[in-house]
Order: sequence, then C-alpha cells, then structure tokens
Amino acid sequence: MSAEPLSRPRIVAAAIDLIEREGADAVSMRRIAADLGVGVMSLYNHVPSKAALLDAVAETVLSEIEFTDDPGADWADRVRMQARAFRQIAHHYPRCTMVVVSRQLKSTAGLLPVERALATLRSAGFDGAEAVRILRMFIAYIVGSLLREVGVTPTFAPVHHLQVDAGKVDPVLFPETSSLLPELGVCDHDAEFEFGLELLIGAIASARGPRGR
Amino acid sequence: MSAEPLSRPRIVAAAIDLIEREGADAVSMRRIAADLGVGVMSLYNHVPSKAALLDAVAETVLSEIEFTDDPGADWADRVRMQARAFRQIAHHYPRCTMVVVSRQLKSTAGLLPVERALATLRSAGFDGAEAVRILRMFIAYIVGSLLREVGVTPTFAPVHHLQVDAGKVDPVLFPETSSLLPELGVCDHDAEFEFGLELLIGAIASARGPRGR
DNA sequence: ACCTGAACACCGTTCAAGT
DNA sequence: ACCTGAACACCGTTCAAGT
Repeated sequence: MSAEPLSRPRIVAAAIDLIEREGADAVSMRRIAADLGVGVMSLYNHVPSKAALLDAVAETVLSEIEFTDDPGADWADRVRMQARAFRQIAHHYPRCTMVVVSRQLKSTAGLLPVERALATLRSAGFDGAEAVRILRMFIAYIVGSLLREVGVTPTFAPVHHLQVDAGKVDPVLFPETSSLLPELGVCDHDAEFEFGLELLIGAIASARGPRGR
Repeated sequence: MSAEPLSRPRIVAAAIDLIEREGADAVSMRRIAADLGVGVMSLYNHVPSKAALLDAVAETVLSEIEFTDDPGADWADRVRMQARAFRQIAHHYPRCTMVVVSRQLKSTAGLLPVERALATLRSAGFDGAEAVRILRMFIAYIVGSLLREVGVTPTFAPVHHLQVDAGKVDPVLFPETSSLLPELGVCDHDAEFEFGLELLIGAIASARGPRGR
C-alpha cells in the first residue's frame, strides 16, 4: 500500500489514527499491522510491545501540545495560556486523552511543560516547594476537567441519559438533582474550564499577595 | 470450593479482589471464573458482558463510599467532608480507581453523592447553575488528585525515576525541573489534597461573600 | 433457572526461518 | 537489519446441550 519504509513514528501515527477513528478498545497489534499493510511481527522490529506502543502514543500526543509562552507577560496570563494549551489535547485527540492520562510515563516527554510551569510560578515569586504544590494542583484540575470533557467521568456532568429518562430520577429521594436536571444535562466545556481556572488563579494570586512578595 | 451459589454480587466481588491483587489488566472472564471455581460461561447467567461487569465494579466501589454528612455543620465543613469521603476510594481500592474513573456510568449509582453536594451548595446560598458549576469544579479537582495519588498521571508528580536517574534531566535544558528534583520526587498526598481543597473552598467562599448573600 | 463444554474469531508474543 | 508465517497460550462470546 505504502512505499515508505516501516518506522516507529509511522506505527505510532497509525495507532493514534486508529484510536481516534474507533476508540482505544479497537487497538490491537494485528489491526495496526493490517492498517499499515504489513505482517504483525514486523511491528516488533520497531516497538518492543503493545504497552510500549501505547506509551509512545501518550508521549507523542503530549509532545504535540503547542506551548506558546510569552516570558514577558503577566504570570497569571502565562499560567492561563499554559493551562489552555494543555487542554487542547482534548480537542485535538479526544479519544486518545484517556490513553495519555492513564499511562505512567517514565520518559522526559512531558518535561518541557513542567519546566515552563515551574519557571512561571517561580517568576511569580513562589519558592520551589510552593511552585511544585501549585503545579500539582493545576494538573489535578486540568486532568480532571479533560476527563469530564472527554465524557468519561462517571455519573457527574453531562447526564443526557438522565435528562432523557428524567423519570428515572426520583424527585423525592433526589430533590436537588431532579430539579437541576436541565443544568446537569448540558455543559459548556469552555466556560466550565475557564471558571475553575480563574478561580484557582485568583486564589493563588491572593495567597501570594498577603504573604507579601 | 465454595458452597454458596453464584451471584452477581459474588462475581463483582471476585473482580474487585482480582483487580486489587493483580491490577486491572489481569481481569478476564476466564480468570474470574477460575477464581470462583466455576466454568466461564456460568458468569454470563449473572452478568451480560465483561464491559457490564467492569461497570458494576465501578458502581460498587462508588456506592461503598462512606458519606457521613452532618446537615447542621458549616457548608464549608460539609464540602470538606464530602471531598475527603470521595478520596477514600483511592485508599480503599487503589487499583480500582482507574476503573471507576474511566467508566461512563449510566446508572444512578453515583447520584447520592451528587444530591448531597448540590444540597450543601444550595444551603450555602448558591443558585442552581452556580451549584452545578462548583460541583463540577470540585469533581475535576478530586478526580485529577485521585489519578495522581494512584500513580497514574503522566510525568508529573512523584517522579522517583527522575530522582533516581537525576542525571537524565539536563540542568541546562530544564533548570527549574532539575533544581526541584527533590521536591518533585516526593509527594505527601494528604497535604497536597488538602492544600488544593482549602484553596478551592476559600475561593468559593469569597466568591459567595462579595456578591452579597 | 442455572450451569457447562465445544467452537469461533480474535488477542500478544516467541521462535525459527528467510532476505 | 529488517521482515515474516507458524505456533502457543491466551482472550470474549455464541450456541447447543445438559440439569
């Protein structure tokens, strides 16, 4: 089918394609090989195992984040931009998001974002320990937001099914939930994400001020 | 092996056991059947598919959260307690956490926590839309924190490997990261979680005040 | 109603053989 | 160095047969 030689990047790209087309459950070495028009075992010349391939998928998606950092800008603006850049994963590779988030990478693929975030927070006047703490908090919020956005987090947030079978939610047992079904049934992901982001940045900013820096 | 009859709860319990013992990857219908001392196909009399079984695992773990709500307490205290109760999942069923978080449930299993949270936020004076927004933000933060705690979120937070191969992090390319390796290499999950929780509660509290209620 | 073994269409990966 | 088919030890699930 393709004249190009088999290579690790081409295999990873095929895997990402397959995941976006049919979901992570559809991934198999045999399927990817078929998509590339080669025998299964050919893959193993470039990738040691399926697990390693999925790690490579995660690393690649992570490394494709476009961080356009403006070191001259306000630290809060820089944090905003970095958080939004990270969130782009969910838009560019929605069905890979779970793969990215569920693989424990041991490479340095995700190190650049970390470096930038730490530098930004240090420039805002936080010491090392504070910067790490704050970074972890932002990552927790962002990762959790991505999972909701990608439609994976349980029972909470867009509950279209509940809206549809509104009768299923007993208004006596769950008065608040059933009265808020309209609100629970829709979710403006942009607005939702920005709301929490601003809240966190605001909280961080006022934590920085009072302590006097 | 066991005199008790096969039943859905027994199958789910065996699945949870297996996940906690050997991880989610070890789960197979055949393995669970073997653990229960029955033929594989017997399982299908109580559970329609492996996917449904994993959903049941998620629901069961979710429903075992111990929410001890004190409706008389301060709303901030109630939010604190509910967030901590949710986090108990990571302690009680660490290796099931990813399963819980990665399954999109359509049952009402997780509705009770939602109801309680909404009621608490309404009692604090937030209107319906605000309560939903705030709940989603807390859930994002908690879910993201659980994933870090369970050791699954990529490259960030406890980077023991990086600490071990400290030589791997180029201090020229990643000055902040490499100088903060000690801080990045350890993580007090309790402290980390409480830090973000208090920050969020504080921010919510001051968002409530100014608007005058 | 519940259990079951055989069978089918898949998996990931090892190995020995090719070029 | 790279590719490959056969083979092995697994999968989830359908179906027909048992009780």
